[in-house]
Amino acid sequence: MLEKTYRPAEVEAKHYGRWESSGAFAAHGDSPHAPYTIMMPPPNVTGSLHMGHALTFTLQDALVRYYRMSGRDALWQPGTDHAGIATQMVVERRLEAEGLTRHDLGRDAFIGRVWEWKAESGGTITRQLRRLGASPDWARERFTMDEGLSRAVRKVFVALHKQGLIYRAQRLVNWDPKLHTAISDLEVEQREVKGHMWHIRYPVEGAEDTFITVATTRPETMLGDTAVAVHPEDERYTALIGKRVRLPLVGRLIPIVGDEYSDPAKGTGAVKITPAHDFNDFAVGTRHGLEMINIFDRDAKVNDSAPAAYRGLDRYEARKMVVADLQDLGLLERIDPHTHMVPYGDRSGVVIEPWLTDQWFVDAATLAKPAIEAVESGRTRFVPRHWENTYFEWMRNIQPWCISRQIWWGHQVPAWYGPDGRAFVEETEAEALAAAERHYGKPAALTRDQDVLDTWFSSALWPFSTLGWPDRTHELERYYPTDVLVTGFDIIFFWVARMMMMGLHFMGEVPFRDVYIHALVRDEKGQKMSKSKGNIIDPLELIDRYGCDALRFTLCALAAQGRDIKLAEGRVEGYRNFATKLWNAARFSQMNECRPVEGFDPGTVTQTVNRWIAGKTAETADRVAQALESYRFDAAAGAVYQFVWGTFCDWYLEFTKPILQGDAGEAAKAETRATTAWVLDTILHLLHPFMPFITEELWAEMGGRSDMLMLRPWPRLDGLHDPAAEDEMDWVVRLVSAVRAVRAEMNVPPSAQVDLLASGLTATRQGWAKTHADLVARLARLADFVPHAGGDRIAQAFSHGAAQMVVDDATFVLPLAGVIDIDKERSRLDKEIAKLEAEIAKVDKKLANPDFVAKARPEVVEEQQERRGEWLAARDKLYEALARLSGA
RNA sequence: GGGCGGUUAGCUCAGCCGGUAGAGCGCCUGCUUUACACGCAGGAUGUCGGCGGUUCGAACCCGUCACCGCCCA
Repeated sequence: MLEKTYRPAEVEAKHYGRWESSGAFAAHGDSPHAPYTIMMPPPNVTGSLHMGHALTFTLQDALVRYYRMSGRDALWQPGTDHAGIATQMVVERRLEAEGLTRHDLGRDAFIGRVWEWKAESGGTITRQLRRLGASPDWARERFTMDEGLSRAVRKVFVALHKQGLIYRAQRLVNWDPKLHTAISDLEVEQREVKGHMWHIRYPVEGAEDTFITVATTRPETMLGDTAVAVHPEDERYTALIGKRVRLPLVGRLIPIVGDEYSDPAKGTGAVKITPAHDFNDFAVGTRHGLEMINIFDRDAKVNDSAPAAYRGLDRYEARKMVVADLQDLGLLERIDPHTHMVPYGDRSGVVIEPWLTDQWFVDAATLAKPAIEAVESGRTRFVPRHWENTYFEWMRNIQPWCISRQIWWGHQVPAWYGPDGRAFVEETEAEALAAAERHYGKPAALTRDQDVLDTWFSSALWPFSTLGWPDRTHELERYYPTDVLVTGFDIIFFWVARMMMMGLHFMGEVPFRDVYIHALVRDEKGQKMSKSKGNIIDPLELIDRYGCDALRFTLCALAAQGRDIKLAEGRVEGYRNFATKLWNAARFSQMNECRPVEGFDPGTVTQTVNRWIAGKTAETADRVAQALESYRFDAAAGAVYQFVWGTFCDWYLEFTKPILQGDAGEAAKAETRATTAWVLDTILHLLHPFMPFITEELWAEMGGRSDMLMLRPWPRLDGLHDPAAEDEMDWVVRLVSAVRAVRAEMNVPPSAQVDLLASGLTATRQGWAKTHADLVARLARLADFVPHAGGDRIAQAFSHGAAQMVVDDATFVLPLAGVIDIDKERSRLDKEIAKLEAEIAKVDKKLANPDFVAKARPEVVEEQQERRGEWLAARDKLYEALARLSGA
């Protein structure tokens, strides 16, 4: 016998261990079945499970479990990425505790320490994924720094370089002066900051007392100014174009250029140009052939290109001093408060400095073209569709992708430099040496490029590098392209776009057919969860408190397309209750000896209730499958929830109690037991993708079975729909509900056993009433249900007071001698009549409209007429009831 | 400034092809009903953001405005 409540903690570990050790998660490359493949977005190896992970992996797991049960050869490819900067920072922090820096260790020893750290602590996130019930093929787990994946990286780098799609160039990059590395645009966070706009007067050369005033938010960069720009059509300045100004504090003569970048409406209409420290100025500088003077070192301190007085100062000290000096010279016109956007490094939190360095770039614009076309043509489909706009927007305006990073942890750039600085890009040092010898005509000593590649460079290859590329493996043939990528919208640029580019370029085919973009999980007030706000909800804590299944079901139930998820703990509690409900339904079935019957065929049952529930079960199975296949997780969860609680527990189990616990024949009992067990089994299947643990546990408990539910086939139930059984049972439901409602409204105590008298039922319904008399009596708490009461019996009932109700075309009488409040009953009937009258009036108005009758579809008109007829009949019956009441 | 999404019950949200506005939670009333109080039964609650248009008919389609959120400059 099952315990009274479900205890998740005991069950979860048991089943997970069993699944994993038995190989139930494995894909079968030699299977005759069509594959179904999902590439798990590799979480950072430094990561730990947060609510966003819980959502994305729950959805992926639900899909994978569903398709696995549907007979597909499911491959959910797991792994982690090496998270270059984040991981390096973690290990450096540990070194700091020992009083060491990475430079004390040297590169090789440091990398050794990172691997050590990975071996010790890198498994956190994958352990936590197991707690979530995730079912990827762990045996195939990969890491972006694996030898195989590293080989893919080298191969791709070299190939793209030879194709001219990777090149080295000196350009402005986002420099992180704390981490001492370039970072990509995507790792820069624009924050609104309250700053100032300084207006500075630059004296025009050769014109006494003539100044041009420039406005800037970064006065310290004037030390690197190489021009002043004005709009070519700005009449205030046209005469000055071509003249020069003497740069204050520095003394350099710099030109005044005409360039449309300068906005006459903004500030003074004249802007200082510092090409080496501003992206816009860089473009102006390129257009006008201006000198680019880099005035900062890698710490963003002023370097030797600036006047001696400022050297060694950091950006902010330099700013203070420059402003003070300008003030002393009387060149500071004014300072306005000004709010503007300032770039911050999302890892380091410091202000990013646009800085001129040599870096490796990918020609993203070229690679983007086929990737754009693939989505335009529908070879890859975004769900929900509107996310393709975000993708297109980014891809059509894509900038060269800076892929080199000045850190140690990552894939070292496979480039070696000769004595003259020429780069030899090859997959191995030996090949580079050979290439150098060919080039120089003699062996040459080479030094390897110190930089490593952006982590996203290797994750861009994930869909094929994990399958063995560059080897043409069987896995690659079989599982690429994958079926769907499931991820959040925040990663469309970082990852989706880049996998599309690399997949198309190297595999010649899109990496995935569908991209399902899910929402962000927010707190119940709709706030983004963040450490600083302290509103983080820890998924593991919820699992401890409510069970993994409750959390998973909640996330699925809330995962409506195109909406963020506002997670309130109450929802998780509610679905925990749902798990308990299921548990108790199983317990009840067990108590009533409803054991699964081998070879049971739901198509052969004869009892109406059983035919009815079989049809409803089939309908639910279908709805859940369809919803999952169209990524409607909320609809799938809703359908099964509604069926389990609202149909199976609330009605079917109640309907069958008189059969199981009464004196119905043995045949009916046996059939009902078998049907109950079958429905419950089916429910376990349907619920398994969402609630893997409780369903697996009940699967074992209910039948004493040793096979695993997770590997069972998904129920495909055709031909079970029985409209006649549905009509009949729906009528019973309406009747029971009507009696209950009247009882409650008339304050008939639940303990009061009263009779229910029917008269004037059509032959069919009289048959139904007879069949289900016991059941109606039980559910409506009646002493007796009389389907065919004689006129004298009814008259007698009225003489002592009775309540009446109309169900469809018949009136039912509830004799309530001594309990009934006639006035209350009268007003209750009046209210019902009024409700119907209102509906009838609405329909009448429609039908009286000649346009409606002429133009609406005939079946709609007919429907309205039918509806009107039914309401009219019911209303008349209520009038009669009212008349009887007054006559009594 | 450009783009996307949203606005439906107290809260969180469904609502398909335009044809009777729904669910869960919360709230109120009653209930030790032999699976379940993590429960059962019943009940109340709507200017579908505003305005205009298309249509026989609009929560749904079109236009417009307002407000909220996000992304990009």
